[in-house]
Amino acid sequence: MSVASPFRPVSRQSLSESVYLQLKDRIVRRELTAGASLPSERELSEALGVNRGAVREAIKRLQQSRLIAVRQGGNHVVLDYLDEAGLELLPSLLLDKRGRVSGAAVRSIMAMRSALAPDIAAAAAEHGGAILAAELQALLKQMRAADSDVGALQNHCFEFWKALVAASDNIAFRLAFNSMQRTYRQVWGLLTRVMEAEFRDLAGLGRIVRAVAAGDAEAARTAGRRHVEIGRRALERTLDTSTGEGA
Amino acid sequence: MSVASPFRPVSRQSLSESVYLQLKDRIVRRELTAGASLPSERELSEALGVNRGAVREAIKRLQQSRLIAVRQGGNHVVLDYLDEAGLELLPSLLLDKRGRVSGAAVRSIMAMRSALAPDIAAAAAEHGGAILAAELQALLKQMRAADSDVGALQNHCFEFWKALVAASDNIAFRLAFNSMQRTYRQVWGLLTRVMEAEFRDLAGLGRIVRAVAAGDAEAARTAGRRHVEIGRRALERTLDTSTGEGA
DNA sequence: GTGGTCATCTTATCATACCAGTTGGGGCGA
DNA sequence: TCGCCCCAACTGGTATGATAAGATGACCAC
Repeated sequence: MSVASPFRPVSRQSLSESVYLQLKDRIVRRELTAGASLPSERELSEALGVNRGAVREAIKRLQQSRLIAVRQGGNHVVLDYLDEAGLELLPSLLLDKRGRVSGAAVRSIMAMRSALAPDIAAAAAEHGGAILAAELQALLKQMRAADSDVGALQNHCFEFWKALVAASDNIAFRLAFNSMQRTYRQVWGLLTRVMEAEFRDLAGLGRIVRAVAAGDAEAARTAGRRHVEIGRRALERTLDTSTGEGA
Repeated sequence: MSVASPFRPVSRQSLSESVYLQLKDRIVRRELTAGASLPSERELSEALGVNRGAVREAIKRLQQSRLIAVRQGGNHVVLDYLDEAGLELLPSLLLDKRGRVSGAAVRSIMAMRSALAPDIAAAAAEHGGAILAAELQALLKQMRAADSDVGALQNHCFEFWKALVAASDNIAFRLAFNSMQRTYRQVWGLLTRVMEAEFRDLAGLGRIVRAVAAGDAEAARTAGRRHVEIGRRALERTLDTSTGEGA
């Protein structure tokens, strides 16, 4: 999944998509401050040179993201995304307007990963059983074979955790994992280098597999924590030495 | 905030809102299976008796929630929300079609809370300082005064954690907290009774305050874990004795 | 089997109405 | 002068028409 390819799918974004992205960025960058009113739909459609329907579709998506509040008869008002928005907004906060990675956002998501991973591993060990252990074992075998290709290891590592999350029998973990994964994807290439040490920690993944096979939740928790701390520390070191990095 | 009142605001939901909710429910309940095609927009607008614009706005919101994939010229196809949707979907999974609480969803969200709360407390202790400690101390004082009213304690308890999360200096924690909070709100009244023991654990909150004041992250982590485990265990006991509960 | 053409689906966009709720200011009465 | 009410001018919400353009599968020539 998501193998690097010389071809990239051409992306045509619809008008409402463009409008949505533009407004979302202006809200996230605080150019439109919380409490302020948006221009009316008619003004927006004229200013942006698009149909009012396109504006309305974008507005509906902003409302869905809890970036604005809608009241019939009055203007749409901008909300404070720190108080209202959900985890889905995280990908939008990772890169600033010049495409540079936000160190604070990276630290945040890595902290969340460190908080969840041990419990995910523990839950998987509790519910996964022999079937999960076999699946993980097979993945680990593939990783040992792909030892030279860090990008492949990274993909396999992701699949490993995806399997753990799916087996954790926890819908919240699973949905949060999806949200976080979409954040990673934006800087997937950067992480390949920075977190290489974690992707090569097959011994740590092996400990998780053995804990799952044994149904030992505590051992899985410890092994999971040790494993993700490798990448976290590596990333902290990188952030400490370079204040910012181009994507 | 969110005080019980004999009056509830009349909810007039727009057509597109109705369409969105109806389609979302059918997808979440697996009546529309992953991979299946949605009827065309014109068919939907005719079948539901609304204009195409309303259907289109609903479709855009489903796309935003990653419940469907949109391609011009082809039918919209339903995605597997377990693989695609984000944490924002959690509130939709808490109640089944008859309004009963899903035990699995409750256990899931409580597990996630238990995973995040210790690290939130630790991060807050690291970054909060004396200002946060004073704020928490004031909240705690209010709670001691409101000792007889469990509902008030519940609200204060929420404010307590909201302050911790805001001070944690972690955008991911904050956004995830918002998402989870919207899930709780649906069963806020039920939780008042079930988690009463946690809301009355002022000693535990006091330990967190002292750890924050001392800047002791590890103490805050331990105190946070102990505190939320109270509610979690209480909820587990309730779920174990009663298989389901009406809302 | 490979590639091209075409009819016919679909969504995407546009334009223009009109309905419904909010707001604010001006006029009226006390 | 003060307070109230009403109306005009906003706002978003709904409805319906048309045109453009992508997706798809049947079909055919090579």
